[in-house]
Amino acid sequence: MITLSIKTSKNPMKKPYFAPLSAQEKELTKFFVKMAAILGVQRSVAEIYALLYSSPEALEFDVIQGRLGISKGSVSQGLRFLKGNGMVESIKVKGSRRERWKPSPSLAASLVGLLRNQVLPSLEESKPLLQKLVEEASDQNFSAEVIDRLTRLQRWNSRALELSTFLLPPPEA
Amino acid sequence: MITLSIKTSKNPMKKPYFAPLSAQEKELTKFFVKMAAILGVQRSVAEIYALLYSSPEALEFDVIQGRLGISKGSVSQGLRFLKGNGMVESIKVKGSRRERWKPSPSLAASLVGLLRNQVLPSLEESKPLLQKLVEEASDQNFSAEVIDRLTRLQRWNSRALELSTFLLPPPEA
DNA sequence: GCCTAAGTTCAATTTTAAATGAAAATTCGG
DNA sequence: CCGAATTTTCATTTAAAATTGAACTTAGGC
Repeated sequence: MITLSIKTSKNPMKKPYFAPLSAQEKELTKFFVKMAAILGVQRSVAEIYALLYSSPEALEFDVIQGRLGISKGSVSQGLRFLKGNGMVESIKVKGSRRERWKPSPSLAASLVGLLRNQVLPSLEESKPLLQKLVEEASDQNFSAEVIDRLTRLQRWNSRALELSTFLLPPPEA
Repeated sequence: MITLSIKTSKNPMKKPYFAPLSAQEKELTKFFVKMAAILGVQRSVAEIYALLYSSPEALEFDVIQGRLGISKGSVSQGLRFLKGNGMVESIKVKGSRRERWKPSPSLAASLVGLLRNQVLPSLEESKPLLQKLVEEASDQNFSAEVIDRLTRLQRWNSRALELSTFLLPPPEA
């Protein structure tokens, strides 16, 4: 069996080598994966962020994929998620179609973006629902105890919502 | 085909009927399920809590299982989780071996219990790890940029930890 | 304006988490 | 302290979530 390797400038047969994660990078990944789990963010996303976070220079798509050993699909989706939550940004270099990725400067801002998108929608959605529940419970003959509980729940929701919009103001306001 | 139903005080052949959830109970369940999802708590646990929360009287194991239509195993595990996080409590009535369950009086305390158990451990675990990472990064020739990032991460972790232990002091302190 | 490198999409697959339920363990009432 | 009632355990099943990768789309260098 013969394998032909044709190497030209058009077909450079580059065998891209990507170093596996260093001990430090692995540790940092552990940390981000743990934090991400609390926030309900998937492992591969945390891995991408950890890699960018521990890299002095912005990284290309291929490098992220290669060093983490995950699929193109995961890298693409992961970067989309991170970008959508303001946690990473990309730079374009002239003369190359490849984007280069790095973490957003402010980790605080990143977390804010993440929380806003993960938590706020649920709180908002629930507001009218709880309002209706309290009304119905009062109209119908619910026990005072239950009405009281529902009312307190409603108050909680409102407060959490106020607090959130205060702590996490929308980006372009 | 003949079915014999023998009904004695020893073998009362009780055909327990459990009402399905009312519209209001279903709505409240939706709410708790949504909130639980944010905190990474499973659906069945949220369902149990919602049912107790909307019941004027404490409920027995069987009633919880029957009305929710879930397995004994799920009820048992769910109650254990809720109890472990201080979100429900049980009462025993004399002359019966069955426990009766109701939500803990303070919703705030319940959330505190949940957060303490879900979030604090990860923050604590990570502290020494981040410490070591910063040291190693300084010892070895890491870029100033990365060292700075790691240092800020460490500060974040410390602050979150302080804030948490302040907001969520341990129960018996 | 081609044409291909670069990135995206999404159905299929793999992985992980949750629910089930039969068997084992426990716990009181008698 | 016996024994049925009650609850727990945990191997198995089921359901949900994450990942893959090949086909497809797009962007921009030439």
